[in-house]
Amino acid sequence: MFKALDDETRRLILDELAVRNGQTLFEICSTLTMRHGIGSTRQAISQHLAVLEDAGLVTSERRGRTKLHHFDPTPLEAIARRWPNTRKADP
Amino acid sequence: MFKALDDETRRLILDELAVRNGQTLFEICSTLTMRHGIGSTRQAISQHLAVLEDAGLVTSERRGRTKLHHFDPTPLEAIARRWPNTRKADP
DNA sequence: ACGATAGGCAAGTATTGGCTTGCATATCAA
DNA sequence: TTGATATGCAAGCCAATACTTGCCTATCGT
Repeated sequence: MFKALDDETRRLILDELAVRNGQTLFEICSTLTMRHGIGSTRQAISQHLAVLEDAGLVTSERRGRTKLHHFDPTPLEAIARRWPNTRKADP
Repeated sequence: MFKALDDETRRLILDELAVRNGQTLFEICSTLTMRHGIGSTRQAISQHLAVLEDAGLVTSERRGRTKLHHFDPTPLEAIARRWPNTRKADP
């Protein structure tokens, strides 16, 4: 999962899905090109989505010939759970 | 910062510093070897610590010929801030 | 001063990962 | 069915990076 987050393009994909869930691959490509200057090809984005799906950060459902992608922030909770704030504890 | 988290050894270093702050480089090397099976050299761990420091996740202070390392979870808050839980929002 | 301890710097290697290219599959509309 | 749309698969290329090796600097104890 940490690997999935270690890429600005993938983080932007999560941003866009957080704004509008259920986007298709082509929609994501368009949005990334429009709102950010991402000029990646469809295949590149597809591979990014595969990484995000493997990490459990994105779920997908086929709808005919399209595939709708949804952002699932659940795995992010593991981060806060692993390193709870200990700032007040030590000098 | 996400790059810094994308490495199990570095994550283990944060774990150990969260347990006991202010460890030196050699202490961290020992702990990683003892508690986890990490057989990395001192230089490898040193480079990991440099990455963690660049990410702001670790601070350090020189104490004579030793260098004490402290875990700072503050940058992690950016994750929760960037993707607040939207699960309840959409189908 | 001298040896020992704690750490830093830098170059080389080898693996990983992001991206492209080319072709294949599946669904819809006419 | 046929063409167009939407996506999947796989091999190859290139840059980033984790790790090692070897040497150097600084601090402490005696």
